[in-house]
Amino acid sequence: MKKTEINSVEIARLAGVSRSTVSRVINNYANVPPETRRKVMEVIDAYNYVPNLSAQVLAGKGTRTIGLFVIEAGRVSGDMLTNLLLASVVEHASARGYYVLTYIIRNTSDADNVRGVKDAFYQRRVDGGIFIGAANEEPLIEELIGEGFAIGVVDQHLPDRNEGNRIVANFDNAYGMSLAVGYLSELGHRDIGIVNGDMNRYSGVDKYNGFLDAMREHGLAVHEPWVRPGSFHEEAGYQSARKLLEEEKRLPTAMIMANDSVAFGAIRAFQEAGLSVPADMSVIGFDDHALSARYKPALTTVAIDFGEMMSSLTDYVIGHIEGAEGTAIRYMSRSKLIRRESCRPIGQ
Amino acid sequence: MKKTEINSVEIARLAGVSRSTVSRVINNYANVPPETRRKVMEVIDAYNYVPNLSAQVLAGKGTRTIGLFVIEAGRVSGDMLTNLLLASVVEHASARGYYVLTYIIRNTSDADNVRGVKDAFYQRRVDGGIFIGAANEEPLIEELIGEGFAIGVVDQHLPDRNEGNRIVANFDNAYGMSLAVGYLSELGHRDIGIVNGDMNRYSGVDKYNGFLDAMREHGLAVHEPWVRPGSFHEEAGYQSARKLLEEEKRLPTAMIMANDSVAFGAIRAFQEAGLSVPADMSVIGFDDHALSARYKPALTTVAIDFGEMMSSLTDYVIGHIEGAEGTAIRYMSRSKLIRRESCRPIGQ
DNA sequence: TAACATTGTAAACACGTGTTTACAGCCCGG
DNA sequence: CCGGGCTGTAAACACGTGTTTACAATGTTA
Repeated sequence: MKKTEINSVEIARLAGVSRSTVSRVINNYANVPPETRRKVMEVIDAYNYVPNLSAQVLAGKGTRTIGLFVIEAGRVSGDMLTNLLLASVVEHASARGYYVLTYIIRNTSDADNVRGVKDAFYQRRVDGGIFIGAANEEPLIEELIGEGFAIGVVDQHLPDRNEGNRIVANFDNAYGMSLAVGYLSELGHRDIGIVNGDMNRYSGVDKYNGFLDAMREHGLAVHEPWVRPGSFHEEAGYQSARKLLEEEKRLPTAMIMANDSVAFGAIRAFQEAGLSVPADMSVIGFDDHALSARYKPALTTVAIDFGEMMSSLTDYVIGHIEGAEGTAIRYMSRSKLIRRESCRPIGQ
Repeated sequence: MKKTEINSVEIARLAGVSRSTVSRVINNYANVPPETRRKVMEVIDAYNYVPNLSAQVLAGKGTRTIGLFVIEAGRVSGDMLTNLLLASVVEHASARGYYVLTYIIRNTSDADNVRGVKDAFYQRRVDGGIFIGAANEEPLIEELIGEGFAIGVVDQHLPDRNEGNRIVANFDNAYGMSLAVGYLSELGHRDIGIVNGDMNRYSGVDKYNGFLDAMREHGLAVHEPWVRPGSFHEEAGYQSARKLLEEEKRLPTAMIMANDSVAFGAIRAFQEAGLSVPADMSVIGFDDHALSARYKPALTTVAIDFGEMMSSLTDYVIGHIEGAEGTAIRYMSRSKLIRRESCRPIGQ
């Protein structure tokens, strides 16, 4: 076992003071004379002394580390959006001098996985945490919030009980949905369908309600059979579109997809059935996936600044760790519509 | 400050044994009677006791954490390949029960960034580390290897001095290059150019040498003006292609690009100049970027299994941490050619 | 049966830092 | 001139675990 070369005892000896004086210098306490402070700092710099983290933590200080927990059913490497979120958090936390401990959770009912997350908190590896991909009311998260840890979650409801340490980041899906419906309405579409996302995710429910509201606002009728259940990935989009084609004789002229991956899958199903996008079917996605601009047809989508969202969330979590007491925060970022090739006006 | 609810003293009291017996049970030592062991385990399970990590580290045990350091000049979020590598390491380490501490380094000559990395090791946050994107002979890495830490690096030379704790992962770029040149040769191409990557990266040098060797093997002459300097990103590909078009009257019929991003940039430059790919110019990339299959034209590329590479590298680093002494390791993964649309036979 | 090896446990120490307590030296006002 | 507040330092303690040492109880051999 490698021993740390130098400790505060050595520094104190070399500077000719006591160890507690060294501690006070490092932690910027008041009652230490300028001349003494200067001398101690000199020795610290000369020997590249860094306080031992484990000892600091043991003595009651924080770790300056936040945990990033990615809950993924499938392989995380495949999901480019997850990677982007992950990188955004790491980048922003690094800039604020925080480390990020990343952990992948395959299954929130798997004992080992749950244990791994809890250990991160109870062994005092992390001061706070951010969860990506968690369902609403996930017991693990509720427990950690109950324990008082600073927890940031993406895409969840903000419950009535407003604990000060629950930080929620969402997008304004309702507004995005009204942009999408409004645009299709402008193009003359009246028969509009939707493939929903997971209904145990906040954004799934929010987009669904937003769709109903937006249709009402624009005076359009919702045709139940065109509202299809789904999930936030490509294969779900493919299957939902196929079932729609099988079951329904009359089709909508436009469909809004839970996100761009779903749109890719649905478009594939449409094309296999001999339908052209956008000539026979207009399609709008969500999220502005990295592939969307280069897709054929280039996908019209409701864009969202994920980087900004994760930066803000990271900021709030770190802020809470550093003592900013407060009420629960719900961060919302504004969506905007990116017009590309996948939508056509009705009647050419 | 939240106090840990329960410690080994409590466990010992509840089990009616001494604290050292608890320690021996946890660490699976021999000299503890089965009945005592059972009773202690029962209490540990009943109270969900987890040893405090900081105390363990302070007492000389490891952290079961590896550091992942990503050296990036630009924004890391934009680089999908980096995200994939990062996710692969996290995923594989998690599976082995290790945590991953991720840190972004913008600039290896920036004092704060260097300090951040050193702190991770000297403060005993991590047991070992993996570096992505580091140049050859990076002093920071050489220092850490000199200190005896288990260090994995991607895309670097394996120097003559074979420290046991230096673990290097590379791809067989020379073989990949011979696949690319061989394929173009089969298609009838004799005038083949290349846009190189960074020459301070192992893969840059290796691809360049591999190209020269492969051309010689296939009896093809290297035309110096068609060997262009470059770097591993899209903009460099665009600029290199533009300069080639400006400076050279006679053009090659096919070009090999340092990677797929470079290829995207170069193809854009060719198309802007009125050249069609592949009709006027065949192009081969490297890495099978996520976009390559959907690009127009779909890009022919030398594929590489990055996930497998990072898994192996992570394995070796963890193995070394857990005591597997040994010589330096150089891991090599086999490349394979993926034929798509961006290459055409000569004379139709 | 006595000397000795073996086994299992308890107590003490080490790890390095932050904080609390005790105390010495100083200045100032009564 | 003396007592009390103030300032700065030293020593002791707490944090929780792993390891070492000392020792008691038990089993074994001459």
